[in-house]
Amino acid sequence: MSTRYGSRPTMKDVAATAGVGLKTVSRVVNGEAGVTPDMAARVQAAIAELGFRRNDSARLLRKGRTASVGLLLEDIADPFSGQLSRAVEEVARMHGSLLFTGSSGEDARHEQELALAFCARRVDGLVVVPAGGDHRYLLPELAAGIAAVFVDRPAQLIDADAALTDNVGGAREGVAHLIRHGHRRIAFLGDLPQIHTAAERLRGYREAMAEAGLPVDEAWIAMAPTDPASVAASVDRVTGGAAPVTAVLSGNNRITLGVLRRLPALSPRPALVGFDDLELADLLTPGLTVVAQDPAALGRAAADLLFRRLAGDDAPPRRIVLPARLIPRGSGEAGPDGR
Amino acid sequence: MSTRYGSRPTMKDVAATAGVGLKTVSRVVNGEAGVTPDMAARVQAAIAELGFRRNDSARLLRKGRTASVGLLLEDIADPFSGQLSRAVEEVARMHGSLLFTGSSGEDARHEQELALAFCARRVDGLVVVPAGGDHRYLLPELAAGIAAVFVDRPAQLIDADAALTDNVGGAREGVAHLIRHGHRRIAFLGDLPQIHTAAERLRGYREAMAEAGLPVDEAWIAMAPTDPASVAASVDRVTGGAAPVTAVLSGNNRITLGVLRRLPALSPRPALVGFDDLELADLLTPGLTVVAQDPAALGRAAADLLFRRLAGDDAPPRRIVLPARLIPRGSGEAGPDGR
DNA sequence: CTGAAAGCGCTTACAG
DNA sequence: CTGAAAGCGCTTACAG
Repeated sequence: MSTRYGSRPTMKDVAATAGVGLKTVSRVVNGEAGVTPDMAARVQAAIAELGFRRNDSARLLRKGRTASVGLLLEDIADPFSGQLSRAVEEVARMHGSLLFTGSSGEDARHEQELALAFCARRVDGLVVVPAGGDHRYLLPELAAGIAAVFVDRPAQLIDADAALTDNVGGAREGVAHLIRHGHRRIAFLGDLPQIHTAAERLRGYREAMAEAGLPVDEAWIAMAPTDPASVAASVDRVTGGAAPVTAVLSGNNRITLGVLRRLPALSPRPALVGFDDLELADLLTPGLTVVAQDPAALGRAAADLLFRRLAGDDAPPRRIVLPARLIPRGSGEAGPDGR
Repeated sequence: MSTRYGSRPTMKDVAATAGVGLKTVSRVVNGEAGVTPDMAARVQAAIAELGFRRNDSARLLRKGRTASVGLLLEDIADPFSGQLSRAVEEVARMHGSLLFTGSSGEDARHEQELALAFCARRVDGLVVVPAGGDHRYLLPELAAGIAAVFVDRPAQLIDADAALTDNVGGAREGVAHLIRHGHRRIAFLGDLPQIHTAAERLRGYREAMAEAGLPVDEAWIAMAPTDPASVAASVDRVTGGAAPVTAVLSGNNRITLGVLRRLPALSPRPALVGFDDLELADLLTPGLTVVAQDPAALGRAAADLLFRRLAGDDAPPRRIVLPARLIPRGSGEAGPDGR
């Protein structure tokens, strides 16, 4: 039988069964022209009889490309990553590539291990949401021809393609929105400052305050881990003390969740604008006002650029910046008196 | 230089540079014993000079395994899939495997294309959230030694490993909960009936009603697509008409979203229990009562079983069933009078 | 139209 | 301890 457990028929087996040469089998399997109908039929019969399926790994080794792309995320379980992944996957599929995925867990060493493991498999390219602060480890791989596009955050210490959201502009718009609704004392709760997006959004916050001529009390700024307990502590700090804020810009979706869970304990309730949209944001009471990114558009832009590189585009590294969009839903339209 | 664009040094190059045999390079690269320190140093120097990185694709072709697993999801952008993926990824990492991922989009042909593409790459195993209704196409692959574990839904027409949630029990519990709170006319809004989980949850609904001696009006049951418009129409149908329901069990997270968006238009507002938990469920007003699955536990169970198979476990196909858990938060505790 | 030989980059099996 | 030869399953380049 052709079904010996753990072993598979090869083209050689098919050739022997059909009584033809190896190259003829290859021609039939790959649909190349120049095989007589009779020969082709004999090969097809042998393929069916043996249950042959071409080994694409062997094929691609010989061809010198792998028709695969490595996608390195912070955490595939995060909705942001999920939407981005799906978009990358669609583009990869259109180009006949499969996708390796992995989560760095915001750990630089882990990112490097995964990225180099993908490179060792000789992926054609990488799409990377970087966690680390030094990407020089990729230089030999890039020099050897592996394309890489960074997404959501730029690469550090190397010059590379990137698809980013306008984080500064988005944060500015969120803060300006709160100022327009009468707020003067506004907090920014961000992720750790070494995270590029967190630093950029803080910058947008400062710019918007400065533009409106408003002073910033450094006690209104908390750059901290995003676990619920840490966020709750930050919320308590900025809404307590001598100059309590009347409004909060939260720096990403996880921080927004922490703030939302802490809000019921507060009176008065500060106005809130969250960076990143959330699935149920419109169903909360009040609805959650957000500065929304478009993770799918980010993924598409990054993947499109990657495949353009793989097709031979060798222009200097490009930086694609997508806009963030303010979506008012209620929580960001309350005035400083709490209504 | 070693950085000619698009070409990489091989072990042969390293051997030539170091002035040693190919096998000695292989020994050093793989940390095998029996190389003199002097030889090892010369090889290391050549590796560093050339920027050599072993080609794992070539290595694995020779070794007869690929140290990779294919994960086939319905949609990686769905939070359920994301959590499941992360769990599978962690288990794969512990076993030194990389992960190919792909989304079938609930399309049987697409599922088959992706699964067979993974098999053509000779993945060691597959974890599959099946979309199709006939998995016999995988029989030759299974016979050839590719392991497969189905997750969330069982395989159809073949006998295979599976890790499932107790959908019947979960739905029964959700309906029994509503009955305990005084409801007699209860709707079930499910996904298309050919989807295994949808059919199972409907069965649980019927069992719970029968157990309580309550008649079921077939007009209370809607098995339909999960887009918002379709769900809104179903909601209107079961809450209107001659015998309007006072409570709803929604069959999955997407349907729950549709119901939640339609509820504000209804008076009185029916009680609601949703199958699948949602990120912000506790922050809604009222809180959303759910029958929660544990997608990470499903992924872990499936991946653990897969790697046990890859380690040689050839016991008959196993079916792992994980419990669903009722989490009361308010929406499912309102009585039939709407309070 | 057909196929034998060489090679993709490694590891295995085997001599020295 | 060291390495030349054969082979993993294909494709490429080249004769017939």
